[in-house]
Amino acid sequence: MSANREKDGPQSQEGQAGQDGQDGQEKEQPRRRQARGERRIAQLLEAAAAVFTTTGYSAASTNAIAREAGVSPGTLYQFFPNKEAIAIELGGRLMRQMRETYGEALAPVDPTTSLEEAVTAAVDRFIAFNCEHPVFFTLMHGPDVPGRMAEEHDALHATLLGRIEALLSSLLPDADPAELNRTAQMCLGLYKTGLELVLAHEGAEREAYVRELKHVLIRYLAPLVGDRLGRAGTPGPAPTA
Amino acid sequence: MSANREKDGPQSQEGQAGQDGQDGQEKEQPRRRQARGERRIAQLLEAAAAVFTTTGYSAASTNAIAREAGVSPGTLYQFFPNKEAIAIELGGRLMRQMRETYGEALAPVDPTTSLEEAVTAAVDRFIAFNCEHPVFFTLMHGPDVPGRMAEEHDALHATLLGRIEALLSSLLPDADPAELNRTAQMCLGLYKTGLELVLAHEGAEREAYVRELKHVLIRYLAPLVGDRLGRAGTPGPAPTA
DNA sequence: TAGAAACGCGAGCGATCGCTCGTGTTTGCC
DNA sequence: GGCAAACACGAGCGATCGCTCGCGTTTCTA
Repeated sequence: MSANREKDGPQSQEGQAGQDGQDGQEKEQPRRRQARGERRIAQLLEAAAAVFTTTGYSAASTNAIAREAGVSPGTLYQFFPNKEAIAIELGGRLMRQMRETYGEALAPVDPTTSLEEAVTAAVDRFIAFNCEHPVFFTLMHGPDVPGRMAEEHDALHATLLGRIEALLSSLLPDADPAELNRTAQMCLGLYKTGLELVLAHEGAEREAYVRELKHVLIRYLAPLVGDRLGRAGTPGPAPTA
Repeated sequence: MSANREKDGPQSQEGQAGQDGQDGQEKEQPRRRQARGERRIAQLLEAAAAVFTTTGYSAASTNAIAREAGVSPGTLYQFFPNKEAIAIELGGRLMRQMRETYGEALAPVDPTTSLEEAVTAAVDRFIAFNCEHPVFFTLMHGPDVPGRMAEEHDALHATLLGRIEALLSSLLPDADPAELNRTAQMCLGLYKTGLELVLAHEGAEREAYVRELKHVLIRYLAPLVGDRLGRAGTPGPAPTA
């Protein structure tokens, strides 16, 4: 019978493929996509987003994604070399979209803005984006994302860290760099926690958690900024609109 | 997806305690363990803790756990009906140990203790426990834990939430219950984030993050407690260097 | 209109994983 | 010593999953 197990296999194509000839120069595959193909890709990415959001990355099966998109597994692999590539492409598109739409969220360190204004602006933008694209949280903060995705996450993490550090150092020019880094790490972590709670609720409750998150960040940073930008003791009447 | 097993094995007496006699000893188990067996169980749980910590729950294979313990897969299943039971038992033992050792961490709401003292005591205890048992974080906050484990997590979450709410309401008797719940949720989330950062570092850096976490909690709660327990405006000597 | 290429299908391959089973060894008790 | 139960082993079953392959269909191009 064909029930011959324990076939150790001579290492065969277990090399996980990855990308053919990815090392060094990127060998582009001149695949001419038709309009129908582009439509399928968008359709598949949308389906993947849904499946990833509900089940997470590693628990999501490619067959499930294909089924969600209403196509066969073979069709899926017509457009993506493997499962990881789907997440990469999806994450990449979201990253690009985020940069285009909210790229300047943390950039301007206008010295005339108060701490509350800065926090409110940054939090509102990022929260809005993540509420609109819940997959983003799954792909970025998910624990089971593949190696290539983790790189993308680390890159985003480093970028945000750098921006927060820059913003903080402009408020605290004489701070210890190590302390600054810790504070920035803490801010990112606090934001992540708040985002998790925000995504877990809806409507008025969600907005309440957004306010709470802002309070956390402002109260955490206010004593550091101190009287430099002043008036951060009690955020007073609802800072959000 | 999972637990699709329809072939109920012969010894499917897997009532496995829990249900009713939760705190009593486990009856229903006609299996007389010898001293050797108890040793094996401890050995297997230790191996499982190591594997879970490094690879997470769902990515950990039972064969890997058995290998780590130096036994065969068959031996592992001599003591545990399935993979989930290993995590359950491990989590249960850790929970019990935590309750025994640090059970009173959040319990006393001594009106003479200040906010800083309460936060410091609670954080120090829980951080210490989690640093000593890193698996606990993986099992509790891991995203891929099985259903039964999630229940245990939810139970712990609810317990901690209740204690925090009680503690807060003793400081804010006239607070809105919904607001109180949100604040407690936020505190737990902040703690979780801080714990994540603490576990990711070592030595002096780790201690610095512990301090930072305390600052976050104290500064977040101080304005709420206000002048009730007083002197929470600026948490003592310069928080930063 | 003919040929090529992109698109589409779905059965199924190869590998892994949770778990079992038949068999042999050790331990506790009489 | 004798016997039953607990312990130990490891090949392998059954199921799933990522992915492939052969072949049929649609679309583009000349």
